Amino acid sequence: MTKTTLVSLADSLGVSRQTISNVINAPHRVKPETRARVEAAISASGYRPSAAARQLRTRRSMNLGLRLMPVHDGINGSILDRFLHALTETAQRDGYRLTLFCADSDADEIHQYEELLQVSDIDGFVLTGTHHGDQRTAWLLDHDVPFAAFGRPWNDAEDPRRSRHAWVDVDGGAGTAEATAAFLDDGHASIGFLGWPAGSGAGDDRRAGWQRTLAAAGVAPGRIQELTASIDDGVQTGAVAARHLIAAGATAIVCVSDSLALGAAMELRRAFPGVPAAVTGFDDTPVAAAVGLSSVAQPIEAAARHAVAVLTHQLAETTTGGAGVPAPEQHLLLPAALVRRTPYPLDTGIPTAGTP
Amino acid sequence: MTKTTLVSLADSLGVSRQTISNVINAPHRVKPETRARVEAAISASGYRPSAAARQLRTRRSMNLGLRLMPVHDGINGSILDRFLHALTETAQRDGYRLTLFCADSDADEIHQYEELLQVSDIDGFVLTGTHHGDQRTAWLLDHDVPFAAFGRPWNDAEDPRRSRHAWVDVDGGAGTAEATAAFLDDGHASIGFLGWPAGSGAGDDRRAGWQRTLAAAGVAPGRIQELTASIDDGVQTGAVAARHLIAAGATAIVCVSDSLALGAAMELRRAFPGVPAAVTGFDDTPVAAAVGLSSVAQPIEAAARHAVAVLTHQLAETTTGGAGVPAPEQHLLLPAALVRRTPYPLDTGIPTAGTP
DNA sequence: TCCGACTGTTTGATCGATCAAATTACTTGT
DNA sequence: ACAAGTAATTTGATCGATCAAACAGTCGGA
Repeated sequence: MTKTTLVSLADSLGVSRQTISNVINAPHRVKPETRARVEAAISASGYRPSAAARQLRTRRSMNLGLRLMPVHDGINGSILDRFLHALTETAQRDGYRLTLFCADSDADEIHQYEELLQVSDIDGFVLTGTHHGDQRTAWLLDHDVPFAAFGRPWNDAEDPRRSRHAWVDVDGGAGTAEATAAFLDDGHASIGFLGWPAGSGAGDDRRAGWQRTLAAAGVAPGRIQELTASIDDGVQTGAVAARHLIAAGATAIVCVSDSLALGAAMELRRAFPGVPAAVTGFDDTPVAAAVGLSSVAQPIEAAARHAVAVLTHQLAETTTGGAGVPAPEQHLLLPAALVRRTPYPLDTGIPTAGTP
Repeated sequence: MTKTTLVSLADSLGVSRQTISNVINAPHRVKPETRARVEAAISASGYRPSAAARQLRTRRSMNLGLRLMPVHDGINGSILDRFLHALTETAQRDGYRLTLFCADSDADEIHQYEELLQVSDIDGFVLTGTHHGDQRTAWLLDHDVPFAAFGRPWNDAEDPRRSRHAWVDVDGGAGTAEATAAFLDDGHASIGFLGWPAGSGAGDDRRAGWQRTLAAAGVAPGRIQELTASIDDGVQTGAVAARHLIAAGATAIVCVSDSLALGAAMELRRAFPGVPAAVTGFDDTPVAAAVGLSSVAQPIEAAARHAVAVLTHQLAETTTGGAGVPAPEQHLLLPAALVRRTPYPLDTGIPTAGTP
C-alpha cells in the first residue's frame, strides 16, 4: 500500500487536489456535500498532510523553539518538568510542537535563533530566564520574530506593562512580601533574606518584595542591608549564609529558593531549638512539601499555557491578518501564593556544627 | 536583500545547483578547487540549506522524538533535567534536534508515533520508562522505526542482551546490591527495602539487587518477604512504610528513590536516636547531596549520550548503507555507583509522631 | 587514432503541499 | 432572456532541495 498524498486522494475521489487542500485549510470555500465526502475519505484513508511540503510552501513549521537552560539556572528541577510539560501539552493541543535546543550563552542563543529560523522555519520562541539588559528580546523584536517570554523585561527604565513584547510572569515580589508580612504578624522583628547575586531579574524581584515590606514596617535601611545575603543556590550555601544572618539577629528568614530555605531551616532549628523554624522557600518543590517547608508557589502551568496562548495567537494573526479571536493579555503578572506549612523542626546536624 | 538559496548561490558563482549540493553532501565528488571556492561562498553568504526542502525530498527530518512522561513517573525532577539536557546537547552536536510530545498512555504514545512519522518524518525516537509487556518497542520494531530505549526490555522470558532493539540502561540492581552489601558489612542483619509497586522494570530491578544480596547472605526467603514494602513515591509514604519495616525489625533501609529515602531517614532517626540513619536512596538528587543522604548515582548523561549515539549511528547506516564507523554497543548496561555520605542524623518530627 | 573508464559537472524530474489566477456553475436583478 | 456577480472548483506555477541520468573533459592503452 502506497502512502496517501493530496494527489492520490484527489484522484481516488474524482476531485482536484486544491479542493482537498481547501477542505483542510479553508472549509468555508467548499460546498458542504463535497466537504463531507472529502472529510470522510480523509479519515478513511488516514491521510495527513506532509509537514515538510507545507512548510516549504508556507514557510511555517508549526514548531516552537525553547532553549533548555543549563542545569541549575532559573527554573530548574521539578519546576522545569512542570513547565515543559504544560508547554508541550498546550502547544500540542494547538497543533504546534516544541523543539529544544541548547546554548552556552545569550549570544549563542541568538545565533541559534538565526539558525533555527533560516533552516527550520521555527515559527516562534518561548524565552525563559529574562534578566537585566537581555539582548535576546531586542534581537527578536528587531527581526520581527514572534515570541513570548516567561519573565518580565527587567530594564529598570521601562515599565514592563508598556513593553513591546509579550510576557507572562509570576509576581514573586508579592509572594515574598506576603511571606515577610506573615512573619511580621507572627511577631518577628528581624527577618532576613537569602537571595541570589543581583542581576537575575526574578531573584531581585523577590528580594524587593521582602525589602519593601520591611521598609513599610519601619525597619531602617541600614538594618535591612544587614539582614540580606546574596549567594548561589544550594542547601549548604544556604546554611552557611543563614548562620551569618542569625548572628546578625535574624529570627526568621525568607528565601529565594527551596534549596536555600532547606539550609536555612537547619540553622534556624539549631539556633532556636524547640521553636518551629521560621523560614519560607520558593517554588513549592516536592521536597518543600515533604519536609513541611513553607514556600511561595508559582502557578507555573498557567504561565506556560498563557505563554503558548499568546504565541499561537500572534502566529495565527500574522496569517489571518488580524481578525478573529480577541488577543490574550500581552503582559500578564500571575499571583504567587504562599503555602504555609506546619513548620516541622528540622535538624540535620551539619558536621561543622558537631551535633552528637 | 533576498534569501540565499541553492540556485541563487549557484548563479552568483557560475556553477550549477547540484555542485553546491555536492559540496555539502558529498564533498569527495567535487574537485578540490571548486569545493574551496564554493565553501568560501557558502560561509560568506551565510547560506544554510532549507530543512523543509531537504526533508521533502529525502524524507528525513533530522528530528528525534521524545515523549515527555507525565510528571513524577520514571525519571523525574532534576534527573529529567539532566537527561534532557544531555540528550539535546548530544543530538545538536550530531545535527539533530529534539522534538517533544505528550501522551496519556502507551497506546496514545504509539498513536503519536504514527502521526509524527507520517506528518513530520521524525527520524527516530528515544524511549524512556520501559516496563513489562511494553507495547511500544514491538510496534516500533514492526514498523522499522529506528529508536533507542533508555531502559532494558523487561520481558522475563528474554535475555535483554539478545534484544532486537538497542537500549542503554543503568544497572540499578547492582547499585542496590552494593548498598545492601555495605549495610551487611556494617553489621546490619535486617535490611529493609522500600520499593515501588511491581511492574515498573527499573523498580523491580532495584528490588532484585537487594533481594539477591540478602539471599546470598543466608537470609530466609520468608524474612526477606517481611522486609519489603511496595508503595508509591513520596516522602510521606516513605516515612509511613519505613515505620512498618522498622517494626518488623529492620535497622537499615535501602530505597528505590531519594524521596522514599528521605522519609525513611526520618523514621530511622526517630527509632534509633543518636545512631546515624542507615538508609540509601536512588538517583543522587541534589536534595540527597544536600541532606547528606547516601544514594545510588546514575550516570544519566552518559546514558543519554549513548542513546543518541546509537540512534544517530542507526540513522546514518540506513543512509550510507552500512559502511563507515563501527557501531556503538547495542545493549549497554552502565554501572550505578553508590555515593556514601556521612549520614547526618535527620529529624523532621513528622506531626503524627509528636516530637516536642 | 579511437575507445572505454573515469572524473567532474550539469540538466530534467521529483518530493507534496499552497498560492494565484483561470475556469465553470449557479444565482440574481432587470 | 441576458449580463453581471458570486460560489465552487480546477489548473499552472512555485517553494528549495536531492536523485538519477546525461553530458563533457582527461587519461591510458590497444
